[in-house]
Amino acid sequence: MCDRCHSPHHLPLATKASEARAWDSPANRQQIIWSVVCQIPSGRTASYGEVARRAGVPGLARYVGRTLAQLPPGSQVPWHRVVNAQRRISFSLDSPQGQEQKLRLEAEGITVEKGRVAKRVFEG
DNA sequence: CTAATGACGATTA
DNA sequence: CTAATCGCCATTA
Repeated sequence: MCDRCHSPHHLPLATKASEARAWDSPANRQQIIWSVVCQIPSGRTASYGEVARRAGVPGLARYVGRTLAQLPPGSQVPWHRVVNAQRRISFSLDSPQGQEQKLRLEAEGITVEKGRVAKRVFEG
């Protein structure tokens, strides 16, 4: 069990046979997605859609966002490294969460300009 | 039951 | 570049 992402780390993601079983429980979906986010290296970002693809559920970007919103307070999961496909922070920049995300990214050396991160650090 | 609503995305105008 | 549309899916009203 990974104390950072609240899930068994490096899950053997989805050989199609086991995939259906892994996704049958909401708790498992949570774990898989959090685990994937945990694997985004510091100083880089990934889109919601990319996280969904790596989790074995292409097209469910929206679901990823919903799941990140369910992270327990004080979680070590690097949720701030997830931005949208336009490389923009999905929160309003005025919002506390938008500010928080910007600060966290900058703390990793990622400059955020107009709510946008550089192409260099972005994995689609 | 339907309708609206998101930490979304691809396409089109 | 922005904005609108449609598809996506779970939750909520």
